[in-house]
Amino acid sequence: MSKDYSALKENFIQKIIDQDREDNKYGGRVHTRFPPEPNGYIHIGSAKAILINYGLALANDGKFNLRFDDTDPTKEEEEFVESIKEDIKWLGADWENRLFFASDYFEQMYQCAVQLIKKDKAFVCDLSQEEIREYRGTLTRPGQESPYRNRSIEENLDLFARMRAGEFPTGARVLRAKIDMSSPNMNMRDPVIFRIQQAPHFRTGDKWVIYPMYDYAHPLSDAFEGITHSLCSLEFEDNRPLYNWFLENLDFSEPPQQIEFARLNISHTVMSKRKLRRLVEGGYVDGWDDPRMPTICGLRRRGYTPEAIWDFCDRSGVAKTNSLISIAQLEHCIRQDLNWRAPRMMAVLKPLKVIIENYPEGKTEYLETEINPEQPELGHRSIPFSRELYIEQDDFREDPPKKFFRLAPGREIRLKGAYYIQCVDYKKDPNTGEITELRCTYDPETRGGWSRDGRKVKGTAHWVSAAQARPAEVRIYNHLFERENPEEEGDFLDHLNPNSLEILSDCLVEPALAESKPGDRFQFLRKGYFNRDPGSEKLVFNRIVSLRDTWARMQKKK
RNA sequence: UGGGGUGUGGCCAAGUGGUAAGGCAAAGGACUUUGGAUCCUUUAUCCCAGGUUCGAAUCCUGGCACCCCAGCCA
Repeated sequence: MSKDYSALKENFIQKIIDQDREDNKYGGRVHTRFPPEPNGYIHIGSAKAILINYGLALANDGKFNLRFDDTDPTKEEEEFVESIKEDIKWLGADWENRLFFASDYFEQMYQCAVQLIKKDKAFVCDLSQEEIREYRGTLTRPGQESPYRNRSIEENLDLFARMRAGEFPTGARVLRAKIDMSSPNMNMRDPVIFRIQQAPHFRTGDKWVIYPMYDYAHPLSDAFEGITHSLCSLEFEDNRPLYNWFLENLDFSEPPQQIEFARLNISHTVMSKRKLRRLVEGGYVDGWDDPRMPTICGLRRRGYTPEAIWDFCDRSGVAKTNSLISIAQLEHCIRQDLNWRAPRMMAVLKPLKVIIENYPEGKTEYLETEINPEQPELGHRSIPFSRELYIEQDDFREDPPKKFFRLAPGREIRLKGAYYIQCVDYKKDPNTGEITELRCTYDPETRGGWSRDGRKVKGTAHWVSAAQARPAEVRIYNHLFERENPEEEGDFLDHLNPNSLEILSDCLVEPALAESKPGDRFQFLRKGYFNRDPGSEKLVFNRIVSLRDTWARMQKKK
């Protein structure tokens, strides 16, 4: 099943596009872009932005660009452009041959700034950073005009050229737009366009010592690329008048339009790069690709599929309301995807030895069981059965509560794909009270798990044959934060879930799993979906997500 | 106390004057060689208060709540 990336749920941006096409705006063209800053790893929130931009382009016969917004040389690195490209490719968005960098436009941006100066729309300001802040005023008080605001055009041109030539140190002067210091919109109070930064850029080297600001670089980059619909998140709403101001004053004929939508927030995790960085640098997780991280590389290592991520992003909708989507929604998407695609396997996470007393010693037989009941055409696999087995500790109770359908003294259950077994005795550690071994009998008439006399059995357990089972490590991942919204109160780190990772090192898995490859995904019967950890030599499986567990839920309620 | 946004069930989200889609979660039931999957069933008058209208979540007026903005970050 391949995902149709162009089948986006209806949303308000598509409606704007519909209207634009009806009006023949942009000649009916639709051209979007994803503009990451290469200063970190992208996360599932970015994936949603990618889905919307790419999906809207596909759905409207349009084009989609990838453009790195690399206008701050002090924060950006080549390493990040590679990882971001890799993640976007993995997600399945295709920018074809349209990979761009804002830094490719530095010269054009410079020339546009010269135009603004010539139109008396920009000036070089010598105020210090602190002074600029003071002159800017406050939210409720208008700002004051810079004393340098009325320099002559000639002087501005000269100074700006010398800024570019490197005559002044970092921070000495800036180029500012000449707009309105009393605007109620802070962004319009003569914003900075270019600043001096005597620092090498990872792509342009030391060619430039002045760098454009986002507010200036973004609309121009969009315009240069012929972007029609420039989508961004809500916090840029106040920047839109400025976005438009630059395009108007530079006389672009078909200016792109900025449209804002709410960014994605998911419960029990954090999404800002700053916070993710703190998690990594503080050692709270094992790197950017820790399977608990909401980064794309983290989700990939965890075992998430691109299809499930797309599905989730699409279901969460495109709107303007700030929202916090339940992580259960994400988990639902991956369960649904993996239910039909993941082969079934048996793995005993917390083994309890079972001896089948009436089964011949030294005998091994091979039984058949389905690879995936959702896809019967895949056929069967064979699994070894013998006198000595392991089942899950949880599947036996010395003193079973009501509605417990599993093994208990005297009870009979089915071993999946094998036989009915009945517990006739058990051994217990006298000191700890721990059950150490079960003695059972099997009914040879129930081979395959069917009884001839039609007697029913309530429970079916997964199991593994002792001699052929392979040892493995299983890592159980849980929500990274205990709180639904970790940023709601105090420091988000205070709400970390101490049990977000539980390592089970004595697991026993069916032998076929030894042949699995890193990254392979399986359903471990009755336990959940797991993927072979790509970063480990040994047999290590990450739990992607548990199965829905109504028994556990019933227990919890009590 | 300035400006920009947003308010529909526990969480998302359609709806744009004609009598509240859908998904997730939750609950009940059926079925089941995964207590999985599947299948039924159940759950809101739309932030509040007025007003217009035969009729309003949708229009008007006035409130209230929450989010964003004072980087030479994006």
